[in-house]
Amino acid sequence: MKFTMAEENYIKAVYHLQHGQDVVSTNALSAELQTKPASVTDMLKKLKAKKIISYEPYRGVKLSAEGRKVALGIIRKHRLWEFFLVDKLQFGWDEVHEVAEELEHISSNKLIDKLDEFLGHPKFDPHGDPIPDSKGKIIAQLQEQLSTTQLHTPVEITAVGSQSTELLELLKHKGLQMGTRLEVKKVFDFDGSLELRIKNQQVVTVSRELASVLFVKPL
Amino acid sequence: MKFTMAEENYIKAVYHLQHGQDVVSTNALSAELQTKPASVTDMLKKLKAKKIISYEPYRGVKLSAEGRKVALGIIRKHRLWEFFLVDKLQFGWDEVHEVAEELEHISSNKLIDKLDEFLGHPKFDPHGDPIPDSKGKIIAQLQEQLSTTQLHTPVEITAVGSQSTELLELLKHKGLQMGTRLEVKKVFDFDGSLELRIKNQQVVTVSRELASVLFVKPL
DNA sequence: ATAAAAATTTAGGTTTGTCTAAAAATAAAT
DNA sequence: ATTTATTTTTAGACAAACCTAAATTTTTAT
Repeated sequence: MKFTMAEENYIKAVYHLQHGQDVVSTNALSAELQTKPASVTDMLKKLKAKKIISYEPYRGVKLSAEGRKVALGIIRKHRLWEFFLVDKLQFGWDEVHEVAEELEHISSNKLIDKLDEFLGHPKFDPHGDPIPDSKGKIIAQLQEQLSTTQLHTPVEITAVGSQSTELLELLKHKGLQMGTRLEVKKVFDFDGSLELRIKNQQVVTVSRELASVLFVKPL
Repeated sequence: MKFTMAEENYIKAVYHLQHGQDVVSTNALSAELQTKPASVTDMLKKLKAKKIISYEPYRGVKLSAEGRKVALGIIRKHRLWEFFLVDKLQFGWDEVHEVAEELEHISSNKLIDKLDEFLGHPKFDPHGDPIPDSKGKIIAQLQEQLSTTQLHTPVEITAVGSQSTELLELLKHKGLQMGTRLEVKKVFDFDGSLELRIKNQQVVTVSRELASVLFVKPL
């Protein structure tokens, strides 16, 4: 089935707001999408007719299984494009969101699969959010970004946010890899860079960008 | 000034149809855009109000200086994206047009300038059409139509006159593409068809219609 | 030069996605 | 348990971009 840009934005918003919550309210959607509640009601009727959501008047809304699939497809596109913008076009990770909001509506599936391959099948976007695969499978975020871990707490690297050669080169140079044990010694507020102590030995400094694509679990 | 997708498509269509012609007719736009003439008239009024075109009822339409600048901006985006798709994502040159039709409407100028740089400031798209620079400057096409080249003179295909899937399918079938070297062996007066020898090997026959949309440069 | 044909515009509708204002349903508070 | 407040829906409008049918203008052909 095909969807308009407006429909896609509603579907995505329901997905995001549903996180944790059981159902999503009209007002929440209205706030998220910057439209009036009355407009939301109209669209919910349309999406219900398309079986993308389950919705009863006054009772809130949920995505159907189909709706979840659609949402994950849009999120996949959004995050792959964000990765592209940061990794290939040298955008700052704080300036990619708006552009990706537009790019996520480009319809070609072939495009997105080829982009995915070109980028090296990245698993996480520049903000550390997991990128759904082409079947809509998404890694549950029980991992913690290195950039948000407590100081002086031993952790182990469990995932890296992409397979790009540039990232791998940098990791190799810093002596970091899957399973490396380390702890954060200090965070510099100026640029978000971190000082790490690896296995109680070497001390290395990593940038905010690098820290955000390193996922760790406590030991 | 900002433009809707529909407006951008009209502006681009006027630009393309104006090639050679002095003014563009409502019917020509209607055919190009697959809309009814009445719809074209509506949009022309809107674009006139925005000073993008000059237009008098029944007298046809021209782009204003401003309109030309907008058109070249859209064409720049279109062709850069086509280049990206072929050069980076390994699309076939015959399958990029539709996707680029969508991508050309992404609004960020920063995006397009960074993309341009990432691609190495390409001067021609995969079909051989010149890519306008960020100031709207475009290399003039001093190419010759295949149908008017001298017999037995080696030439190279540098551009094709349209991106229709029908044309691209035919070219693929005949073994012709960008950069193919060939020479015209014979012209048949009866139907204007040409016999070509490709790279001193295969001999293929092409119709007058096909020969008129293939552009070549002497070797 | 006038009639026929073709091109273009006008007039009046439709759909999509939005809005405002008013009504109805639900939730909260006394 | 009512009243009050909040949330949500309904009703009626509007702009964008399209449509059909009819009217008008321009072009072509007799």
